[in-house]
Amino acid sequence: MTITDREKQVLGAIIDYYLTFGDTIGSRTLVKKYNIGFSSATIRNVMADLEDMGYIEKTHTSSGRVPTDMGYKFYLHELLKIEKLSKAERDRIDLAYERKVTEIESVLKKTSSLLSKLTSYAGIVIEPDFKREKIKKVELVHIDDYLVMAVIVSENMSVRTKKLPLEHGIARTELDKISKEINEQLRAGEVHNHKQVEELILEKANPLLEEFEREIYQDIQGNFFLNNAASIFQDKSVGEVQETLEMFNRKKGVRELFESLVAARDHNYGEVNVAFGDELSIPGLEDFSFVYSVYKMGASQGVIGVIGPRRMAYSKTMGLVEYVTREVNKVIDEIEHKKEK
Amino acid sequence: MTITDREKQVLGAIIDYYLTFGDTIGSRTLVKKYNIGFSSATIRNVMADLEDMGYIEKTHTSSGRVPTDMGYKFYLHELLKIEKLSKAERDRIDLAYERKVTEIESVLKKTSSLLSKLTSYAGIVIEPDFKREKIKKVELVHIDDYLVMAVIVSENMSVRTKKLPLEHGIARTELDKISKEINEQLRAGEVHNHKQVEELILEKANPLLEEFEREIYQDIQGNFFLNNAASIFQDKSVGEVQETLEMFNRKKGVRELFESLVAARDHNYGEVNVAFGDELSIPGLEDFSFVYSVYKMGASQGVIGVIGPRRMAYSKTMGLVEYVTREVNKVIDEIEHKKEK
DNA sequence: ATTAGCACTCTTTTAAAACGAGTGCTAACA
DNA sequence: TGTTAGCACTCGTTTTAAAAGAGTGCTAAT
Repeated sequence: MTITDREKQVLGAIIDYYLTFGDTIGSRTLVKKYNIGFSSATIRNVMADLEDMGYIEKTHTSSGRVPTDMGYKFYLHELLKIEKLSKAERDRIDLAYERKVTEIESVLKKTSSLLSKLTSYAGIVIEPDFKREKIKKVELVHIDDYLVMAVIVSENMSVRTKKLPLEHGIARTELDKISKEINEQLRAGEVHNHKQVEELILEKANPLLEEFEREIYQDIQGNFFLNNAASIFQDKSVGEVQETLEMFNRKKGVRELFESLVAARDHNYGEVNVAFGDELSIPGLEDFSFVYSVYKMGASQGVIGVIGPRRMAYSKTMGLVEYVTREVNKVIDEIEHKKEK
Repeated sequence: MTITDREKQVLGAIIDYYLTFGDTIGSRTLVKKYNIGFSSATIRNVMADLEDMGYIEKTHTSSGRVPTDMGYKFYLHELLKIEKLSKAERDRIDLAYERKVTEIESVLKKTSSLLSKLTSYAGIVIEPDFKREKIKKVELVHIDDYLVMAVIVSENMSVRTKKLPLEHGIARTELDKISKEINEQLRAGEVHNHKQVEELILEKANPLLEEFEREIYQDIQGNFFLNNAASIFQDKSVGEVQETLEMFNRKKGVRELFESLVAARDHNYGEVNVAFGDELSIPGLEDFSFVYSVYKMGASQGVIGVIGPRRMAYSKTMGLVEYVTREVNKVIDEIEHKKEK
């Protein structure tokens, strides 16, 4: 049951109309607005066929048609052409990345902000999993005998801080010693990742650290940068989106959700994807669409994308995400090379 | 033009009704629901008088009455009795502060959270102005040659961190030297507050620090802790409150606004106040009410309060804020005493 | 001083009618 | 045989009208 060119044309028109006005369209209007060389009656027949095939649907008996998820997907994969950015747009983006940056975090933060500004939707950038990153060094800063601030620096220059209240006091000299020992082991390559450092600190400083186990493990995790989230919820009430926003605020869970999304498909680096409907299983985001691509950094990977309404300028947005991801990859490469030399 | 007891009674009833149902009430209903020993016609006359005096108003020609801001204020100052908390409630609060804490920040954070939980409104606690606090010590942590993390500890154990990107590299030993010098001057009592330390770092490390001036001054400022802000905006749309929430998120400006509020009146420590209407000049918060009290800490002062709808259980809320403030002051005293010995 | 009574006002609710955009089907047409 | 005009029918939205409710202010009587 293959779809004919005429059917494609009609489906395209229905989706175009839906994307623009968010509304159903009937045969008569469709014929008038999109210069189809046939009468409304003919188009009615075509529409009936498209409906049978599951690409479009009615909202009630005598309404016009809107695309179904299936129709939408067909559109995204078969009909849509990703729009290349104009020179001016590319320049604007290039400019944003021009200023030299030494640490990855600012780049990602900036990227998120850039995406949200350029699309007026929510930009989200997920850091590569920090826990998997190699730890470069750990500084334990002595605030007073009962409070330590751990500054953890990973290979990619991400820096995390965490206040650690102590059960029993510790003198500065003692703390410095522990700090030095840990860093020696790091330098010697005996320990690498976050998990190991954590265990090490536990071993060294225990039973000094109160609640250490629970706290450090939960808080110091791969971060993500979300910009302009409010934009996409514009006309929903605060009560409705409270739960979703809280989830984003807690930062907990979001990572997992996006990661499982990414894991669910084969992703080529740099390729732009769209997830929506049942694929985007984040509570409160069912009505939205996620345009994203996966970038790599060292051993792990992150996500760059835009969360916007289901009806969005996909062609444009996808082109943007594609280009921005390419830029970010370039910058990351630069940082990594600089590190090597 | 003094107000009679009967008028007080009627005004009280109108406000009570408004507080509960948020609606106008007419003479007939008022007589029935609040057993006033007079007929509706009499009450109509009383109401007309109250309206003349400016305590109540109509929403349209033939509606019932609601209190005006003036009526509300009269109620708060003259009619309302602050409700003492029950033993159970006091116990619950005491419990929250029982666990020993060494640093002020957690106490304030907890207080904000506690207030929001107990009232189901937004709890807000503003730290004493950090910039005015004495700095105890500064640690400059060497991340790499181009990135320094400043850890600034104030007398009250507040800890601020700030990443400082460097224009030109600096070696670890060099940085340690600067760090040591600064701390020596701190210990010697040559420099005290934030502003001075800032200038000192500038002098020592300039022109190393890029954008230092702008950044540190803006970011490292007295913080505030806001909990459950979404609750009060429940049924407004995200678009409407976006600006307000952004203001809170930027953290910029909020302090000033609340400070000017506090400065505008004489406040006795521990006394509970209510601000609303033209007194609460924070954009987006016009329709809300702020129940708060001022606490002191060292030389500066902070605010503990609840932002809730104008129609709230004032009696209860004020009792709560009063009690919680007392508890916080106790804890602060403990921390300060501990420091001295 | 209080109160019953009444004409009047303004908002909210309910009901009915009219409108508009669309559909599916049938019969005619090139 | 694919295309089209025509028409009865549907269903959501808008408009209009009427009715109901809750109150008020004023007057005259208690």
